[in-house]
Amino acid sequence: MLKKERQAYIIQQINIHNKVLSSDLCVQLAISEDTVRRDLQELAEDGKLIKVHGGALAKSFHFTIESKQVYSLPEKKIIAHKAIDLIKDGMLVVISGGTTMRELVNMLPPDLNATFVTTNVPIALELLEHPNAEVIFLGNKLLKSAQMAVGAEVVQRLGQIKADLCLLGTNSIDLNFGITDLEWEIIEVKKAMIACAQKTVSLAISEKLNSTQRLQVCPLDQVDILITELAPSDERLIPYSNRGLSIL
Amino acid sequence: MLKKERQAYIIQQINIHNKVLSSDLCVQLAISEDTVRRDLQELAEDGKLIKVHGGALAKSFHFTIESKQVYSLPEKKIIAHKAIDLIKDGMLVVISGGTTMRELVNMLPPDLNATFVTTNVPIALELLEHPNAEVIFLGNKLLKSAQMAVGAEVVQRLGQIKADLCLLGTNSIDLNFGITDLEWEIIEVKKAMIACAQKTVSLAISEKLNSTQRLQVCPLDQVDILITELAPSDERLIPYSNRGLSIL
DNA sequence: AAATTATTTGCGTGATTATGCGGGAACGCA
DNA sequence: TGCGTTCCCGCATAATCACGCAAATAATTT
Repeated sequence: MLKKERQAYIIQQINIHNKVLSSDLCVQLAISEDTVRRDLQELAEDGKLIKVHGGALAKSFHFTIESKQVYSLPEKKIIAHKAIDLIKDGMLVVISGGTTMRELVNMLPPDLNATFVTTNVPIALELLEHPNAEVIFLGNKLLKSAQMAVGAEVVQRLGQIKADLCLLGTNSIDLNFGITDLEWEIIEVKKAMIACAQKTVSLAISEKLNSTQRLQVCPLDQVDILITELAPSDERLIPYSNRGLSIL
Repeated sequence: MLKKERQAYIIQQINIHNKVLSSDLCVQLAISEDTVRRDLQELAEDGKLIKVHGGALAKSFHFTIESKQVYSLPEKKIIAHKAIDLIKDGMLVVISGGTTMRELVNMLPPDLNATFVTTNVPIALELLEHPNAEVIFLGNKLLKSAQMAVGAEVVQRLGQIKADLCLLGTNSIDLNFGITDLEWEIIEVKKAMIACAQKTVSLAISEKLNSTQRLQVCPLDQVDILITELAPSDERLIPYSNRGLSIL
């Protein structure tokens, strides 16, 4: 059998099944694993498929979110960078949603070995791109507006978790009212996320400081760490520092 | 034997077998390999065939399958269109993953008022775009390769559901082995999905008919409806029809 | 018809390619 | 952590290819 024939067969199998195992191919084609691997490598270089450990995947199979224009992206990158330092190998991290979080997940070091719990669909999808992260999605009814799972089921299951860290994308934070948000169902979930984690980190661009919304997620004293794009010494952060929050 | 005769013979062989080996030709024609190679080269320059290491392939050999964004998209659109007719207002539909499913979700009529249960992240995200669909994501540990939730938790919760319809993206379907797939964890979930639904629908492009993989999801008699891009009367579907499946 | 020229063919040699194998590194899973 | 699998690297082997050359054949000219 000619090389091109083999490769055509591989492409066909990929298109039908979305994935192939090297071990299967070398049996089906009656050739050594090395040759299979060389074929897969070649096809991967041509962009016909994606090579992975043990076989290959169809290129179109994975669905990734196109990174649209994100508001205040540079600031969010800074915040994400600071937050990543808090995540250590072996940690169990509860993580909410939002574009800042997406940026954070995107920037996670590939060798990080942590477990992430989320109820947010886009975040889960982004986490799936990470080579080592274990991803646990607490699912239930999905709330369209926030693209996340909400409801008693989620709250209850969060209650069964003991997390090291809760990373909270924050819409509004204020000295008096703490963290606030807009929808009751989201509040419920965020409360539960905070409750189950040892440390709560609020990620917010400085614009959101000293703003409030209708419903309270938690008072300020339940937040351990506040991360903004500002320098920790920035005067706008001093009141928060005085209230006992660590500023990064 | 004249040069033209030889080359005519080579073309003929190409047309019959879609390929020729240099080594075969030089025996059949009783000439040296160099001459064969020169002939092939000449024919290749004339665009009559494609020369490769060790022989030549027919021009029609379309290993130039440009990696389209989604493989066989037109076929999948046809399948999706047929499947949509099965979904009625008020139904509870369990839905698996795959590009065909994504296409289906994308094409759902906006006024449809149904509830969808899935464990697949991209499908969930796509469903969230729908204005009226209620989306329930059964979450747990996420499997990176399939971008879906798997595990006992998911299986158990599927067991608590009574669905009207199970739409199953199918990688391999065969008369003897039924529906098969590659990964144990996926099998588990798909089994549970089938078990909880009144009717099971298998969606598969015709290429996937009569192909098998390592692990069985379910025997053929557990499938109620088979949807391909082919006309229901197509002869390739007759064996399945004879086994009691409804063909759409 | 003979001579000349052009084309084709086969062969030798060395380069290139394809493939399989062994051993050690890296990976993934429990 | 350890174990089995997969991967990667270099090497050996064999098949295939490319090039030049000379003999053979065909075509053209004289």
